[in-house]
Amino acid sequence: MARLVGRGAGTAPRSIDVAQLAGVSQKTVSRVMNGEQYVSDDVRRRVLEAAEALGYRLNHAARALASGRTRSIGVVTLGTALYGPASLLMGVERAVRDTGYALHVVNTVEGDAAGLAGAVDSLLDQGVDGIVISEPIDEQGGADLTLRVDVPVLVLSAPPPFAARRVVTAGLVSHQLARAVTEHLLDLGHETVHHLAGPQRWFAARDRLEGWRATLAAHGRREPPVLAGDWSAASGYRAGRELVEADDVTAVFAANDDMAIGLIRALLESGRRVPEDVSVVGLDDVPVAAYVTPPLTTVRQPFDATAQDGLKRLVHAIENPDADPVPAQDPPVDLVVRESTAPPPNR
Amino acid sequence: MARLVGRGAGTAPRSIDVAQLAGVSQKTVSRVMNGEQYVSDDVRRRVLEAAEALGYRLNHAARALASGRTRSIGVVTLGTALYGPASLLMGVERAVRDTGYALHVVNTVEGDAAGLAGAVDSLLDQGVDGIVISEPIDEQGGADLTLRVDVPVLVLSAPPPFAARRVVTAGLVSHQLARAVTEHLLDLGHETVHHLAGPQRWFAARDRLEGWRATLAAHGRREPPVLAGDWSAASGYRAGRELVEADDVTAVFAANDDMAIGLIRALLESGRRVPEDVSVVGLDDVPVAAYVTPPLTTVRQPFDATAQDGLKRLVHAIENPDADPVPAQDPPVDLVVRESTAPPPNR
DNA sequence: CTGAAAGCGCTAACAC
DNA sequence: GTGTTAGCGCTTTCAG
Repeated sequence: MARLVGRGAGTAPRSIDVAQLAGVSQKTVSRVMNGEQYVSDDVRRRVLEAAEALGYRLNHAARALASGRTRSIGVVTLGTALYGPASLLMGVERAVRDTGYALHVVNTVEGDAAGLAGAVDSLLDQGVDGIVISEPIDEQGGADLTLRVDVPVLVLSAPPPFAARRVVTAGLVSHQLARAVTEHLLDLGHETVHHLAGPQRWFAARDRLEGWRATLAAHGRREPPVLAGDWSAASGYRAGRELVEADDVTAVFAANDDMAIGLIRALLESGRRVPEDVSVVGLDDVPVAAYVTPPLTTVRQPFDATAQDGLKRLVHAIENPDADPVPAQDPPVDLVVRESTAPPPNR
Repeated sequence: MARLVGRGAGTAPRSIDVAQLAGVSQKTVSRVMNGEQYVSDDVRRRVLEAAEALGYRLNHAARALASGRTRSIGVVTLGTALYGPASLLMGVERAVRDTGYALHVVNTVEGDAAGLAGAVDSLLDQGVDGIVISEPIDEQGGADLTLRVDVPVLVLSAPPPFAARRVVTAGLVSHQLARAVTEHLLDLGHETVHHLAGPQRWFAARDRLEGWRATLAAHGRREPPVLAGDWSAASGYRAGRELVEADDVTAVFAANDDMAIGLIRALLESGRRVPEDVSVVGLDDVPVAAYVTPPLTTVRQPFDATAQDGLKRLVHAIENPDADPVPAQDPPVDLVVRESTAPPPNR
């Protein structure tokens, strides 16, 4: 009639087994496991010992079912090993670990229109308590995501792609990074600065373009034609081949380091010296940037700071549904001057 | 007394709501949702329509609780944006998506001894159905993981760090990559090949070292002293400074591209020409490898193929507990010859 | 092919 | 401080 004490060997121990061994009620075990107060030290100790002895581990599915919360956060991220997105994802993972939440990751594919919607949907399906969107591209068709996203959302390095009830953002700083680069080159004495832009479907690429443009305008400089790249060193190389046709180029701001590296390669191949003839700046500060020839001047992206700040605020929103959103804290810009920039050549 | 038909607006619809609307039993809804057979087409259609109308989504927590399976796979990965680990993680994510499982990611920190054990434990805690270990380092203290890992495990690019019941591996090919590189250099006519090794706590680093060593031995060549690096371009640069002291170096195999790039930088700075005086080969084929100066000869790592093959076999092990393990399929070695290698200089 | 009943292991609300 | 009683929304028997 009554359940026998020992269960099958293949079965995991449950809180009620712990309770039995510790001589308390099952609810008390639950209290101890959740670190609630109002449990005497003695009871707490006994429960912990019993749990240890049995090798008990809490069943998250049961908890989620009973409580309606999964204590997990979902991330939507672009499936690419590009330095920026990959670094940001690492930052998110590091930051999530500190929060005590588990992490669900869903990748999107570049060029897949319904990607973001589908990814968010699958996370909602999994019952995550919050969502991080690290999706640097805006495809069509995100608009109908308005519905049903009733968990807090953190959008990284992009404006919110849809209307949800509780959205926070972090990492909208590309504009400033671009300004720092452009001003560095103008300060060196260059009359103007060319720009090798990233693919314009990426927010970061548009932001950098606008930051560059605004800075030139603010200094009353003419704006040369924009070069178009796709983040790859190969596209930087192609842009460099174009650029050597023009005789008036003395400074180029490439929207990321890889393109800068490809660009420099093309310049060197065609006999231009860097930085004596042309200064080149990248953006990211990838690990090899200091060791290419010439060592690359660039701006560091604050991935970890962005992820940490964003996650702190996301968790706050999850755990305090009615509290005011915490304002973002933009990290300082970190320009790294190396040997790919110099004053313009004398005419 | 009886539960009212409409529930609160904030409450998600349940399968029983769908059943009611479709005029069938709740169990039938469950059958349809799981794609089971023995459901008439008419009933199936009606259920699907009702689900659609209600915006029904299956509750994974409830399913997991009732079935004992979560349909999720956990990944333990080293928290780094290094090209290798990051690319492999992307490959895993892509591959998992095709399987219909959700992905839990847990990062470990380099230097954290209990890292792997803790990470596996937290995944087991979450009730994952299978585990992927993409942990390129072996720290101490992994040995006591033997216990309780009763789900299938896929170990990537490393030998299994512990004894579990059902373990499969994939991506143990560093040895071959190293051989291909070393033979390429010997074929060019170099008398021997120096090696700039990665940190020896990494399996991949040890494998490459051994592959290089075995190849030299097989060709009866003397083995020069090993240079030690840490994967970074900075360490490659330092190794390069050392290397220029020795006069007999004509060929170097760096265990990854970043170190090769740093090494080349040091050689160029001290007046050596690459490849005329010294040939350098990397390993990875990072995206910029073709655009550094000189363009880098390297070996591509088959991350996607490894991840896909591994995951297919992991899922097989999950879903067929008693089946024989499927053998691994090693992808072909892909040597990319560019301009950083040439025959040795005449003496 | 379909349905009824009985839990899965936990938390929530309330008693004591 | 602690225990009792109900479910959470599914899947799993087992009947038809």
